[in-house]
Amino acid sequence: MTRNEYADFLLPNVNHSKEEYENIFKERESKGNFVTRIAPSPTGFVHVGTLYTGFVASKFARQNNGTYILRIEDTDQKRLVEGGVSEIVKVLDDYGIKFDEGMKDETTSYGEYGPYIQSQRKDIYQAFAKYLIERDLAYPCFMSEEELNEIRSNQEARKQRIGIYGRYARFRNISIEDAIERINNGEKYIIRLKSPGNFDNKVYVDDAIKGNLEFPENDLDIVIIKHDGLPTYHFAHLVDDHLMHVTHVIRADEWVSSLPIHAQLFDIFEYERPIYAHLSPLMKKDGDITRKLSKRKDPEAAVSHYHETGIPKEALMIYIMTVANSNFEAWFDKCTDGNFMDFELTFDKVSTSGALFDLDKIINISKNYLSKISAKELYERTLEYTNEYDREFYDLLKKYENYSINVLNIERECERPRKDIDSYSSVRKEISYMYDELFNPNYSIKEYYDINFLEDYFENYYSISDDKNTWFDKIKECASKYNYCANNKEYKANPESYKGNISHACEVIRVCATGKEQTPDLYEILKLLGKDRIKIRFEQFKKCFYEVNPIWDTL
RNA sequence: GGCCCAUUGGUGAAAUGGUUAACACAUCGCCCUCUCAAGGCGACAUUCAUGGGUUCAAAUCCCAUAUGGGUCACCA
Repeated sequence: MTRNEYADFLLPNVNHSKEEYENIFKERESKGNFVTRIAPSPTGFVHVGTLYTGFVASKFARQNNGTYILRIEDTDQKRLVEGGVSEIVKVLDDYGIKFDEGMKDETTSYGEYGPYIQSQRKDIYQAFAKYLIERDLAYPCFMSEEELNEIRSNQEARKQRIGIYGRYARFRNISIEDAIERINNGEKYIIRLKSPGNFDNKVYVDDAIKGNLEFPENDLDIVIIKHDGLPTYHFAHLVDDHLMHVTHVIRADEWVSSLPIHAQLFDIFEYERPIYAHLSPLMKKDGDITRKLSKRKDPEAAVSHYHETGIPKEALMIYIMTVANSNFEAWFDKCTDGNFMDFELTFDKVSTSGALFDLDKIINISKNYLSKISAKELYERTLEYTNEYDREFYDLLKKYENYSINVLNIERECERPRKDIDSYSSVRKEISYMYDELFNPNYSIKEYYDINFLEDYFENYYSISDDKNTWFDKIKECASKYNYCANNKEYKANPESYKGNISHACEVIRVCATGKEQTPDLYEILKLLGKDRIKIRFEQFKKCFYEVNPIWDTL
């Protein structure tokens, strides 16, 4: 049997040859100068790390007028989750990451270099594997799981390098006849690379982020085709990235250690190696230890977490930008139009050590972002959020649309807008007292609260048509009658001779009208509440006040 | 254990051999203000993991050590 027949025997039913595939997928005529991709697995969970890498890759593709591909890596059939592809597509799209080629949902795709889902590329991988077998650069391996485990524990015990190499590669030189016999006897096999590497030689890779990296050559006979006929990551990386003419492989740090394997694979096929850029992982401080943000342990590792907590997408993206390039922040401070996407990312500014994922910083970015959008926009987005997570509040927002927008507009369109709202979920907490349906005050009546002052003020002084200065002057005037000192310096000099100062007087009004000691601008609030509602709230306050001070009038 | 990478304050970091180690977040203080949220001002690394070296000069270059991280699957 010739080697070609042998390859056919090991991998039957392969429709095309490697050369045929190479001819089908010619280089792109346009936008081929910078081709990159993201290759997630559809496990039903989108990690912020995926968003991070995906975003960085998309940004570089866009900056270079290149091509960005979404390829789905579903070669591990055990981990697949139904709807996983659509989930990835939806999340990335939500966050503004657009593709030129790739999967659209579970089954459909667009682009000329597909299929873009690995399970449908089986024939292609096998064609490439056959090429290797024909050249005696790959072989069938019949070792059982038990045998593999045994080798590993032996190596561990003897403090040797772990893996299938040298004398551990038991089937490396199996004869064609022997292999055929075993297969005819029903023995299971996988295909291993017959690594031409030597551990004593060096291989060099110039990573766009990490710089010059030096490794021992790979001498591991890695698996290239698994039992189910699908490739391992390494082999798929070679085949897909070559056939899709990917020029830049931007991926997570965890792949750095596989670089000798990848370099070797490209070298064997005499393909030009892509430029690699390895992004350091996002970290998390867990007690005393620092570790990668973990899907299982950290809720904030899921992109969905930010959706659920109402962090604006833009805020997350701005944060991701600051992690990607630390000079982004200074640039963004000066950026007047808020188009953070205009920033030009560079590889040499990407940190080489993993950054702790900083939730405080995200909150800070979020509140700054939310302070700059219009009340109308905040309203729309909060509506969208509450529609999903807080129907009660959603109904109120819907019912009082204009009023709600006005409430959200308090201290907004000005030079120094309010920054109390840090997420869509915090809107309710910050403005709920403006809705009678949610107004449920738990007054704590202080000794300097004067019900007569309040009554007098609302009856005889407050007018909704006053401008702000007049309004404040009137408070001072009325408060003075009840021994609240209108002049702060005087008050500070002699606090014991007054009931309080003007701040205390305002506090009484504020607590009565809102049930809270701290709110935004009182003037605006009273105006939006209107006289009738203020009156009702006053009566409610009065009742409570007399429960605490039954003999107030006689004091 | 092997291989690879990293190490500047609580956090993200700037600095690319040359004055008092930028800036931002967090924290704390003061000021302003009708209270908050802000904003302004200030504090917070006597020193860049440690030890050696090179140099007139080191956070920056070299060596060693320590610590942390990644990886060593028929997972990606």
